[in-house]
Amino acid sequence: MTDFDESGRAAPAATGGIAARAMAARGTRSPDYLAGLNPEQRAAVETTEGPVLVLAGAGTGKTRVLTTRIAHILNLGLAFPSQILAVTFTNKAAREMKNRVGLLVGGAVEGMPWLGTFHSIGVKILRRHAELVGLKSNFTILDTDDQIRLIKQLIQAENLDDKRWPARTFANMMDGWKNKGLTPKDIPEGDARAFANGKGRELYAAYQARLMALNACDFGDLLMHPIALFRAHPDVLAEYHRRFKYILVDEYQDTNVAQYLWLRLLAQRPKDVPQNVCCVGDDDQSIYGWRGAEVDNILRFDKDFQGATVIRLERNYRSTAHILGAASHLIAHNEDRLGKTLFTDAADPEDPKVEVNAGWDSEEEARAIGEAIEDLQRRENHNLNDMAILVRASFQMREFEDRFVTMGLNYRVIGGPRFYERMEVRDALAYFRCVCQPADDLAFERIVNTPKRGLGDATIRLIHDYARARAIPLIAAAGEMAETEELKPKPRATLRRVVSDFRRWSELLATVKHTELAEQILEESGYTEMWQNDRSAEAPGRLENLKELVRSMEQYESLPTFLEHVALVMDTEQNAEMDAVSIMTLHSAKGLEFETVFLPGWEEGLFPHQRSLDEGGRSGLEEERRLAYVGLTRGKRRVKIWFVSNRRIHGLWQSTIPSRFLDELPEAHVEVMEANTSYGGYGGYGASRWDGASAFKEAAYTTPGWRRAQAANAGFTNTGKSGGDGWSGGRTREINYGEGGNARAGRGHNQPPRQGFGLHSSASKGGPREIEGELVAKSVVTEASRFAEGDRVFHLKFGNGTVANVEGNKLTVDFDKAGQKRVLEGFVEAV
DNA sequence: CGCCGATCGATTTTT
DNA sequence: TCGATCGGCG
Repeated sequence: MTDFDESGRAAPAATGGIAARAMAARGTRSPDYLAGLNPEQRAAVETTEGPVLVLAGAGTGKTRVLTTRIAHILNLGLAFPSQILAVTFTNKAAREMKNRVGLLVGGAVEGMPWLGTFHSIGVKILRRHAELVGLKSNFTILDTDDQIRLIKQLIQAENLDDKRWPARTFANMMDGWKNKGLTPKDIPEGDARAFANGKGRELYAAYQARLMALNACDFGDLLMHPIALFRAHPDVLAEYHRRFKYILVDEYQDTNVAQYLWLRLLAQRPKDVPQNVCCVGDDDQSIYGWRGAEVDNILRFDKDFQGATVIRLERNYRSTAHILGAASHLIAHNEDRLGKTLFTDAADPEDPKVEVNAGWDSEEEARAIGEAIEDLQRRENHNLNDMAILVRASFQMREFEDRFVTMGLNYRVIGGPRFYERMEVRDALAYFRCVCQPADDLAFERIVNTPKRGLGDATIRLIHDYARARAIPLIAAAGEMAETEELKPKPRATLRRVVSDFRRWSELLATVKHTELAEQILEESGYTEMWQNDRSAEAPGRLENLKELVRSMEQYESLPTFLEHVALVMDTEQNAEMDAVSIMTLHSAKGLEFETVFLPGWEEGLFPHQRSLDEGGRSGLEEERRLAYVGLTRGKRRVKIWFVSNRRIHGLWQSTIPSRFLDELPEAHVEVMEANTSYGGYGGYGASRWDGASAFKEAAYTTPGWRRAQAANAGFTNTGKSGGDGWSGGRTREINYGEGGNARAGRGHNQPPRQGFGLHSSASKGGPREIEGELVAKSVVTEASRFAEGDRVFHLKFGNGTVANVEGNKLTVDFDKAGQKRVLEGFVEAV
């Protein structure tokens, strides 16, 4: 039924045959691309057969493993490029993978048609079998705008108050259901009831029916339909089973239930066929729970795939020992994790510790960070491109932007409103969609009256009714009505004009070059003119974007190809030419790395965000902590954390207290900085403000971390300008318990390194807790563990247990209550 | 149809 | 506080 491109060719056998010959031809020497891999990476690449889960910590060479694995499979002749299914979440990741595989195997990736995002692969499958789920192969893909407008119509059709039951809310709900793989009949009663007095289920069903009538899909359907298809048509599924000899999944921790179901259908073969599925991910970097990602997918991999090989990549090639130590220690506070500890061999005594800075308010924070950036730039000759500011919430960005504008510092905001989401671009695209797909009602609705042509609600309603009654597309209905008496002369004439325009453009599709046609459409429709006449400040930018849109079409062969691309990609590449500091959210920083990373806003309520705490409870907090972990591990060499004591939230100034995450950083790797603001540090204005900052002082005293700081300070200098609040002293202060008795702290509470194991050991009253950076232990200790199999140990979280296995400084312990866990030696003590 | 004032709400975001 | 969005009015 489906004509796969090389259905006629015999696939290479998984073993022997071509593979054997390839191996033989190469002799016993391993190929170059394996040369630079460490043993774990190499195992991940070479274990081609059977299910494999690669737990790849931040900066451990995950992408490298994935791409090398593909290259390896190809090189051994185990499969044709078209027999490898490689799925990513973002287009960017897909692009990068394609490029890197290309570099490894030398351009032959053209033939990797099944490397892409879940959604793009979903579309591809769906286009081949559209009829089987009730669609036509040329179905359109709705964007969020279209979706909302459609839902709004449905809500109104149900005579519901669309104010009380906003379309957006329902769109989000449906999105949630689709993320879970739920069809209208599957949604739980409670959920169905939650919207519009129990009409949720009907609305969802009505929406799906409407999409079918429109021959359209939303993003969720790109996963839902293939799942339904595979379930209802085992023969089709079997074809894909035969086709995909190897399956690879990137960022597995981010998969939602629907993606998981989709994947499981494809990956779980009949008994006799090997399940060559390799999932790569990091449970510690799962930060998309709120949009349906199920960490559980990664946690139960070996249950879904019997006999799975689990490989941990823990050797980090990105960050300094201090950064890794801080990150590892922080993330160890999470309970829901498989447990991994990053380490590096590259510990340089010159490496700066992770800095923690305090500021008065967000304005000062922005100013100080701006200065720090200039310092690095001027004194150390750093590129702005190597620095990034990672914020929790986008409102934090404005302060930095304002400041950098006045300073004249180049910056780049990553992740803002995207190109294809801009109004003018969407309008233009709607025109193109109408030309290519005359049945695209939503596109037609969007632009019938843009620019204003005097076709108001009334006229549109009439067209709608007419189209509905005869079950024809809007544009066809408009065409017919333009010839009847139903409309008043004026709108009738306009409508006739519009319809004939579209007809004409459609005819030109075959003959005129698509970029020229696009220009012509924008010109003749009056759309360009509309913006030329617009006096607002944005108008020139919008015209520029329209030009850019046409320009970006160049590289596609036709208008329809371009539209398909746009529907799935929704993004254009950033120009990385100028040297600029990046400002982005922690979420969008995942996967990136920078020499220097600034992490502002570490305050309770903002980070961890209050809403995560309220809505997500413990797991919400853990996700926030993973976010902190992601933030820290973006830094290669320098990480500078900030918190302030006053922040404006919803327009009101609120005093804030330092984030609990600060208390979860190991002191051995952290340096608490003096208030190094433009007010000249301590003294004068700066100090007096601290003095007045009762909120800060109180806050500071309430969290253990700052009590620690204070304690350290008390034994240090006691200049006591402001009553020894711990911040009035001179220079930078290092808080450095537990590391080689750095006596500056001057109190008798130091412990020798690696003996003062953290968290539990000396949390005695009054004295500061001892926290030892586990990374130090990890990277320095090579001697045998102080524990042996059978030893009884105590762990602060898991309680008492018996050591089952010792592996370096990692122990596998059978806890009496908590079951078997892998823990770091540093976290248990002998009983 | 278009403009203006009231009202609401305010993490994170991909496809 | 600020901004987007909606309903009412001219």
